[in-house]
Amino acid sequence: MNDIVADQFPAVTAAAARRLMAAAVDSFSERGYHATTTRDIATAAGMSPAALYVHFPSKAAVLAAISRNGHEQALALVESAAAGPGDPPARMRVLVTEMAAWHATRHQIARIVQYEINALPSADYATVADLRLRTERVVRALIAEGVASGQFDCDARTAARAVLSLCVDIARWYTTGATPKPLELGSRYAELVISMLGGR
Amino acid sequence: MNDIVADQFPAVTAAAARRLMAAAVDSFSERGYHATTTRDIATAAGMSPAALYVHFPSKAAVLAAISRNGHEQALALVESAAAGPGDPPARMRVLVTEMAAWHATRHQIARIVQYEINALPSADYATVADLRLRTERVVRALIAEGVASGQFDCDARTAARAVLSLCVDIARWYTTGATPKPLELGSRYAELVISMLGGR
DNA sequence: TAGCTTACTAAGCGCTTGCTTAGCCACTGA
DNA sequence: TCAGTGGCTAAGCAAGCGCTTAGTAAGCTA
Repeated sequence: MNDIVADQFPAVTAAAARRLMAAAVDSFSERGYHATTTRDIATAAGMSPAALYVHFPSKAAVLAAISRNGHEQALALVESAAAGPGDPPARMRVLVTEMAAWHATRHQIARIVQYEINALPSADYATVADLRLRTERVVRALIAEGVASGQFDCDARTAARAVLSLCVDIARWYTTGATPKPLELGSRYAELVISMLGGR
Repeated sequence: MNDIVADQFPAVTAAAARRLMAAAVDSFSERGYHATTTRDIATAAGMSPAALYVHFPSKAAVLAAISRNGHEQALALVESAAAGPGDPPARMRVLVTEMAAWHATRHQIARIVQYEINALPSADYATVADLRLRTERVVRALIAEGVASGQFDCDARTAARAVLSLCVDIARWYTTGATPKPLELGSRYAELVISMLGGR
């Protein structure tokens, strides 16, 4: 867990802050933000309740740090796949494989990213909403490109929603140790998506 | 809102109990179960905080009533579509159209059904987990039937997950008044699913 | 070695939570 | 006519909440 969090939050260098974030990820993803108390987080990180406030100004700031980082990673992943080499179907294969695998491997963080947006303070909400919009646009543009080249046959708007739904919803049901493993799941979903889009 | 709840909960005859459930659906779906207070629910139903306890033994019982009912409806819908007339692709079209449309029309209830399972008392959780399992099995069996008849070409387990993900995830992003309208969205998704499953 | 900073804890404040209690009032049936 | 019943409210309790305060102890700087 701490390993995942360590490479999820490279910017957070203080070991104590990282332990707090790891504990918050565990609890937010399992019980939800509102059902998690600041005492839960601090205790799980091996500290007294007040220690959280040395590193974060509020409980909501911990959520915002987790959510923002997760959204940035997902967007980066989608952008790099869409800008990669190959024709639209090849790039879509990479995009879905990686996006699906990310939501499986990081299902705890992904759950927070997808299901706790409404708990964000409004400034953080705005930041995150922008990242989400950009993510959707990248997917829609790649599908539109495939439609233009005659390799896909579908409505780009609806199909983009469907592709993202498939990937995102993995966070809801995937559990550590589930089969298939994230990458295998990703490539199976990629095949489903390619035929869904009417691709060759 | 009250109309939807009235035909969602036909068994709940008392008008006051129905108003309470309607208020709970609004608040649970918008803010989440844990962020909703019993005072929120009672006040929105135009009553004093204590009135809730005349009709329900606890806040969790209100959630359980909403969740159980929603799960039963979704299962009934899926079962009747799968047992309907026509070959597997025809029945799958009906299933996806109706399941998607239900998650759009009833997106508030669907959100509670899909995202508040962990807040249920364990007895209700068990009931609901069984309904969910049965729902997935029906979809998987229909896909397997289509694979056997040579009309689908995919792995039934993975594909069943994908089909349900598409429908379920609608609850996360759909809002009242969104386009396309529920039935139109449903039939577009049905087409996507048919080609996803490798169907003719 | 004095003075300052950083990371932490023990204690607890003010408030909100789910839920209970005691009682009121309109209605019902005998 | 009047006891009984069902649906409701005003008031409030105990527990738990996010967060603050005051202080300690260890480490750095000069």
